[in-house]
Amino acid sequence: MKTKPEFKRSACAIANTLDILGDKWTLLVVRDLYLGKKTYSEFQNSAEKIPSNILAERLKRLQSAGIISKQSYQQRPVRYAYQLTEKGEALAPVLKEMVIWGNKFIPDTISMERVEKLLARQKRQKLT
Amino acid sequence: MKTKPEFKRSACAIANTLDILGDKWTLLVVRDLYLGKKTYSEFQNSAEKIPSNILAERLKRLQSAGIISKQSYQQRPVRYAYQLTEKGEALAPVLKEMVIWGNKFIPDTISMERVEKLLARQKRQKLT
DNA sequence: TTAGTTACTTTAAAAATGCAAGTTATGAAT
DNA sequence: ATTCATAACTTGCATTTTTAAAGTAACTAA
Repeated sequence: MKTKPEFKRSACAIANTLDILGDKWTLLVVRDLYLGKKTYSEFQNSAEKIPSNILAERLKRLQSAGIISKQSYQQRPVRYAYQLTEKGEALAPVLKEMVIWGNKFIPDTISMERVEKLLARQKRQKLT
Repeated sequence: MKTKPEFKRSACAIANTLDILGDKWTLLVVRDLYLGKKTYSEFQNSAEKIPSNILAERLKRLQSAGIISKQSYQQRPVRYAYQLTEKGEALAPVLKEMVIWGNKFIPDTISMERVEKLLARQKRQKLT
C-alpha cells in the first residue's frame, strides 16, 4: 500500500502551516510559552484576553499537532504546566520575523524583548 | 493633543500582525503575489481554491492595510493586476520561515522553490 | 462555613466562512 | 445577430467558528 499524504488543501508548506496556526490566537499562546508562561491562567491573563473556551480548544489543537505538551506539576490540587516541544520551539523564527515586520510597519507596536522586560518588571513588583 | 495609539488588542507586534494576517487565506494571497501571480483569476486558480467572496474581501483588506496595490493594466475590457507594496514585500521573511518550519515538521510539504519550479514548468508547457 | 483559585465546560448570540449562482463588461466564434 | 466564453467580482444562504458570560469541579486558606 501507498502511504497517502492526504493534505487538507494542498502540498504547500505555507498552506499546511496555516491550517495549524492560521488564526488570531494560536500564535499568541505560542508567544506566551516562548516568554515563559506555562499555565492556563497565565495565558488567560495576557493582555489580549483570550476567551476561555478558545484557549482550551487551542491548547488541545496545539497538543494534538505536537507543538506543545502538558504535564501536571503537582497533585492536590492537580495543576498543569504546558511547554513547547521541539516542534514548538522551532516556531521562534516565525514569531521573530513577525515582530520585525510589525515593529517596522505597524506604528507603536513593541518587540518581544520589550514585552519580556515589561513582564520581568511586573514580576519584580509582584515579589516586593 | 496626543496621538492615540489605539490598539485593537494590545501593543504586541505579533498580536497586531495577526490582526491583519491571522487567518487561513490572507498569507496565501501574499504567497501567490510573491510567486508572480497578479490577477484575481490567477489567485482563484491556486491549488487551495479560495472561495471567490473571501478572495475579494481579502484583497480589499490587504489594500487598505497597505500590503498590496491594484492597478488596471488594460482597458476594453478592463483588467486588473495586484502587486505587493514595500510593506508587502517585507513579509517574505515571515513566509520563508513558515516554509522552513513546514518542510521540517509537516511531512511531504513542498517549498516555495519547488512551487516556483512547478509553476515554471506549467507555464512552459502552456506556451509550447 | 465561606471565599478564592485553577482549569476548564456550557450556552446562546454574533460574526465569519463556504458554496453556488448571478452580474457586468467585453471579445470571439458560429 | 446570437451564443459561448472569460475576468472580476457580488449576492444569498446555510454552516461553522468566535465571542461573552456564566457555570462547574476540585481543592486550599481563613
